[in-house]
Amino acid sequence: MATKTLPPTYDPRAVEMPRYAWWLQRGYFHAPVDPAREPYVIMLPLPNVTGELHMGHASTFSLQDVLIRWRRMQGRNALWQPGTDHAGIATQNVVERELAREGLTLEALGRERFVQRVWEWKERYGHIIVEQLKRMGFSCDWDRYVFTLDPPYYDAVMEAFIRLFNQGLIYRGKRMVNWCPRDQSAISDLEVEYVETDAQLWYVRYRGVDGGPDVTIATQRPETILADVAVAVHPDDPRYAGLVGREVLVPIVNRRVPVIADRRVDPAFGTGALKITPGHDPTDHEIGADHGLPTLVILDPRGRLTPEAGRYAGLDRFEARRAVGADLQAMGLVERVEPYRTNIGTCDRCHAVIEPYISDQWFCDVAPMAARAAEAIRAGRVRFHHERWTRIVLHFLDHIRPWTISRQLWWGHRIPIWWCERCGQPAAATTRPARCPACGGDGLTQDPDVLDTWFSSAIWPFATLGWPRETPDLRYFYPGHVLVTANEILFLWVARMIMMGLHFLDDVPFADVYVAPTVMTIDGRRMSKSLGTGIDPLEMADGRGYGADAVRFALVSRCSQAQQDLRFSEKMIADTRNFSTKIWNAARFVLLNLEGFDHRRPPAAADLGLADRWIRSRYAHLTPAVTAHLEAFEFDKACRALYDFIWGEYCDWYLEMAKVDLAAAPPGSPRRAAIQHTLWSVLSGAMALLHPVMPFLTEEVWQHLPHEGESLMVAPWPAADPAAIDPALDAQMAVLMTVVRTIRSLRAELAVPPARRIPVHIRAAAPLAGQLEALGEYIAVLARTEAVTFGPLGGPAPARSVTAVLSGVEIAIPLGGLVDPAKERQRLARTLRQLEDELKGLQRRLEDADFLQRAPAEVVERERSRASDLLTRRQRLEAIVAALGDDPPR
RNA sequence: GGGCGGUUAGCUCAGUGGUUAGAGCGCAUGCUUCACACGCAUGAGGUCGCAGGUUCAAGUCCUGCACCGCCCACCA
Repeated sequence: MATKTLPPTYDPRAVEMPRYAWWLQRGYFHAPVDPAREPYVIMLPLPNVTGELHMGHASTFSLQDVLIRWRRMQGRNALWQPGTDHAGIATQNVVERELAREGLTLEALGRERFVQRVWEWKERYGHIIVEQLKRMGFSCDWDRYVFTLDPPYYDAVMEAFIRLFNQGLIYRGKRMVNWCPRDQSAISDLEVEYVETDAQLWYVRYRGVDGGPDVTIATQRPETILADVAVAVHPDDPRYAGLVGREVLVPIVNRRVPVIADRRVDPAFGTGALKITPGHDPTDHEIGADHGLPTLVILDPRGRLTPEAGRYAGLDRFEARRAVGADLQAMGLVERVEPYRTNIGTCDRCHAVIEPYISDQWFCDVAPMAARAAEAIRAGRVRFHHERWTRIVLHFLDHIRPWTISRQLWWGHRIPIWWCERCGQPAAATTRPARCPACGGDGLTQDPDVLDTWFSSAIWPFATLGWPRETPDLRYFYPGHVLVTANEILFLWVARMIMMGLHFLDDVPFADVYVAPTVMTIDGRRMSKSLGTGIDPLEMADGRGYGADAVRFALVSRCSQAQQDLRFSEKMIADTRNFSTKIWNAARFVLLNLEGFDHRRPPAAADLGLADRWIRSRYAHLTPAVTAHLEAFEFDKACRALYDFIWGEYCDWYLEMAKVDLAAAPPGSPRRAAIQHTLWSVLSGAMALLHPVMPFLTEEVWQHLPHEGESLMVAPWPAADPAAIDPALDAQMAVLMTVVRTIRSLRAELAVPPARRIPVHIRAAAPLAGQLEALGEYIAVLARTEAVTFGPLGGPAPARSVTAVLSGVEIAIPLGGLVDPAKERQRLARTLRQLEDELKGLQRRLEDADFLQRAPAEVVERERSRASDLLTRRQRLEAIVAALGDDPPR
């Protein structure tokens, strides 16, 4: 059978893209409903349309592709559901900036034309991330691609809102929320990012009135003094015992405000007196409400001071802070200003400082759903990997607060609520109702807000499958199986999907959540484009020419469950590229030796040599190990097992031994066919096992090897073959390796020229002697020796030789003039010393009654046999040294 | 303030309580050996963060501490 040869070098750039197009064209990525097969579903964590592929995507998506490709090869109907997120604030910001460059504003454009502009932007740039995913080789079912604003998905979001609204789980209210003055929108608690910042703590004196004493408060935000309505102290604070009930004068505005007592005040902080600003601080808001205090507001939605702020009106909040501070100082009311380090809330999208701000918003009462989700997790219906994430997610669910779901944006799912102009009642409906259901009025206007982007992605696992319709897709593919994600969206997305899945479909959306490590720079910093610390996966794949496979393996092989960070560098990709090259060259070697080979004819057992049976045994170990590691989400171990097998066993040892065997097996002989079959089958199998991680290279190699079927992608996952495992052979090979390494080491130590063949005499006891004798030719080639001679253990050493005494084996290299007996004596003495040190420790243990009594018998037995082996070796070494002494000095 | 993770070779990391702790990279030395110099071979390099404890036996289990990183939390 003819075999195709491989080009001498592997160029991933030439291979990867055409191969992806071919897979796509063959339809391998598509998972149709097929009740005859068991489905396997992973939902792609939908990237933003504005996004560009970064290392975070590359790592989590590579892991998903590993799982999907592996399960597909196992025969599962594997669906990897792809899509992109409209990303409300992020996308709106991008287009707003574009408008600004044209001198346009949102207001000037108007809502409808703005949304139209965003769609145009999406049509132009929205596919970039999708193309990048394809470039990485990800085998998503693109026929099922979903954009969160596609009409069917939009309708699903509407339906979810309306159901929750009708169930009383969504409501509107005037609350203090996190307000982003830059984005001009509310955001949820989870979207606030706290940044430790150097701030100042101002100690400001409030004058007592009617002869009462002054009170000094401490504040970070002097400008909010303008909105103060009280000063609060702890009821048990003796310093202020007489003060409660009196009044003080708020500086600048000269407002008389009461001093009140409240347990929420921490007497240990600052002066123990807290100014109360219900309009601009969450705690103050609560305290104010409980004490029936008024709420004053001095900031507008842009974070500028309102006319209520008198002469500060129009100033930005930070300018106002400086201005008010300066004025207070001029008035002599500032006692001191301390540097103060504190956490400042910022917007996770635009990084502007968040304002606690009172406004009308929509909220989702997630507590009941969170309770169900927590219950499901506690029952083990969703398992997190690593397990430690379970507690973290449960803590979030157990302490959940209402979710602010409305956003004052234009880009997104518009809230399906219609307000009646006559009676003011809301009506929930996907399209404008003809009449108000409450009063029959016909003047209805839709709520201007859109929904939090995370609200729409929370229903991703079923809205992509046709929900709320009872589609065959939904019935067949829901619930799914695994979610792979970064820890940063466990609450924002993962927890909410579990809640919504249970709420709407009565079942969790997936059973396993693998939390991937965060990709960091090599010095432990966050990878960020703006900081210039990022590594661009596509630049690595194409720009540097490492190929997508190298990026994938480099990442996947470092995804262990132990760590939550993954320190990453280009060097790691380059190292993996070397692995690709190694595989490529091994494949070239195999193909060069397959002439006349028919892979359909299995070899007779008798025709398999020692090396063949050994590598088949090793491969039989490898297959179930890789499978088990993937089942346990131990990606690093799966990769290491493959790397060590392919490079350390197949290439380093088997191929070298096969060269010896091939030289002795005439073309056309059954013996040669058996070697060829081993070369081929083990390499093919290794390619299959490696395929999920390095799909392109493995497919390319596999296509050139003899094979059944049209693509490795859909070839069967290798089955474990326990019959091929031969522990005796493994042990025999281990001895061979030690012998070869020992001879090489001695050669290097004696500086024997590499090309020179040296005589070697090996002494061993039966049955090892016979086994090694059978391996004599391998030893000769691998260690560059002349024909190896054998003798019985303990037999006489050849004259003028260097010797190594191993367990049960002695190696003597008679090198005549090259051997300096004095040096050899020194060398042996050194080994003897090491051996004695070890023996001493061992004997100490064996004389310890506690050890003998308490350690398990097998441990004691093992130490005994080690000791006896060391004793024998010591004896032999001493004998050899003694014999050297007889050697006449030259 | 609470929680989580990390601390093992120069770097990145493995390491079911049981030999004298391993890998890759880097380093040193040698090698154009008929698949591969993106390679082969050999070698150097470690009081496993610190202090206690448990155990016959601790890198591994427990306690405390230190440092690095992350998450949560309305102390102004």
